[in-house]
Amino acid sequence: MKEVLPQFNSAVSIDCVLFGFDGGELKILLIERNEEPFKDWWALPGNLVGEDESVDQSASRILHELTGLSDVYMEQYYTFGEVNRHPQGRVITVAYYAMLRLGGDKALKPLTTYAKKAQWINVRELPKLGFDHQHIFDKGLEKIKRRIKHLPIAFELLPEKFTLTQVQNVYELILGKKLDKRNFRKKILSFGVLKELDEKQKGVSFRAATLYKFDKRKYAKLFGKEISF
Amino acid sequence: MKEVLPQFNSAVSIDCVLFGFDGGELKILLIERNEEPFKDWWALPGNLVGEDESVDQSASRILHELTGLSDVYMEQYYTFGEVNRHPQGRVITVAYYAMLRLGGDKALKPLTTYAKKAQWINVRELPKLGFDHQHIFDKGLEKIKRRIKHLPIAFELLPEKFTLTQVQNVYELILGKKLDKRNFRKKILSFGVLKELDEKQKGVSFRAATLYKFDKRKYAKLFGKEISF
DNA sequence: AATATAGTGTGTATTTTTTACACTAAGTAA
DNA sequence: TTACTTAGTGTAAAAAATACACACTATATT
Repeated sequence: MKEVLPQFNSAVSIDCVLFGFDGGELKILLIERNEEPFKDWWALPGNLVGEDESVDQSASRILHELTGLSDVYMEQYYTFGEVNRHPQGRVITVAYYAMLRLGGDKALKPLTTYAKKAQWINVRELPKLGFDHQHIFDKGLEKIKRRIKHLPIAFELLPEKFTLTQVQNVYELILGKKLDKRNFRKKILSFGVLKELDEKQKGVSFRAATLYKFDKRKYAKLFGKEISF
Repeated sequence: MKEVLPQFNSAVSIDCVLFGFDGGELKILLIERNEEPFKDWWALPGNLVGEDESVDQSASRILHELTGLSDVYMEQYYTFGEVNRHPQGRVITVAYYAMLRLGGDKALKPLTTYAKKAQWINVRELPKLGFDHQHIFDKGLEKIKRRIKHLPIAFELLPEKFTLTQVQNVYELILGKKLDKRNFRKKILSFGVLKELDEKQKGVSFRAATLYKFDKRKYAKLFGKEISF
């Protein structure tokens, strides 16, 4: 192999923008680095791609190591390959985003050694990030702004049962603008992929909203047909 | 550098889907390989990323080596990182597409040594391709189907002066379906980025169509606003 | 000179989608 | 009981998308 592929080899890494929705805020998971370069800086979770794993597998592994979660929908969105983007050598990085259900049970388990800690941070209040991670994040946010108009990724951020107001909230946070309540409901229900439950929100000190769930079956039937917000 | 980035390194390559429009057909540039693996097979043009070039630069270089063209709009669209996609070792490849003006003056100059020849081939009649290049092509075509609805990439395929019928032709070939002539013209003119010339098509044995050109200035003013077909 | 041919160029009516907009209902807390 | 807070609903107007057919014009042919 080395004889036939003699040229320069590069390290290849994965960086992940992990989105979560919590208490009305859109957040991403950041780690505080424990190693040089950018020791003590905040950065996107990431790692080098291993010899025996595909880049997709590598992304899943990183997510799993960090959160204990598997089977999360991740999408690759861009590869950053500037020569000097890593101060210690040539590292080309493939960026993924994922949408995670936060809340309660799924505690984070930052097992990686390069991280002192991992923390969910509001995307509107991000600290200064190491490497070119601000840029990688910006592109990731742009990507999901487009994606959310065609794919039901918003529901991945929400608990299994959710209210329409919560859905609208997610859309507003990602798109960065207010939407009209009546028009939003009309539209999102018109796709026929939400199932109204006989259940109401609990523990609120005002009128409880009806809960809905995402109907994967109905969505599967739509497949190919594009949803459009 | 090697001490701090000790892990497995991979070869990183670029593969390009170069689209061209010619005689009413949508084509891509393929090369016939001169080297193992897949010697004598058709494949997408591509090469390894060099130590001192970014992935974008590498893509431009490959395009330049193959066609002699510079300053062509290229967009990265996906990175293919399966472990065994290259029979001789681990090669992660970053795919780009480009839209090229064919016709006349710009002869191809296949300078690369790995190619016996390079040829424009109708996308509906592609030969069997080496590696996972069929898959890479499929994704590329999908990408431009989406892109053509929002970005004026269709004009990149056409000569400087073109008729509306030619534009419609490009759209129909890329989208893979017939469009209504009157509605198409209404819509494409409504963006205000085409400039009608005082000139007609020549050398046709029927009524000559009016020529138009793409108005970059007007398009620049639209920037941010999304065009939508 | 007349005619056949082949693509150009144009308008309107209908349907669908998008937008704008404000009040009543229901539940909780004081 | 009242005040508060969010849930939930409809309609009219505007804009965009669709469906659809024929006369025009330049050339080539006889």
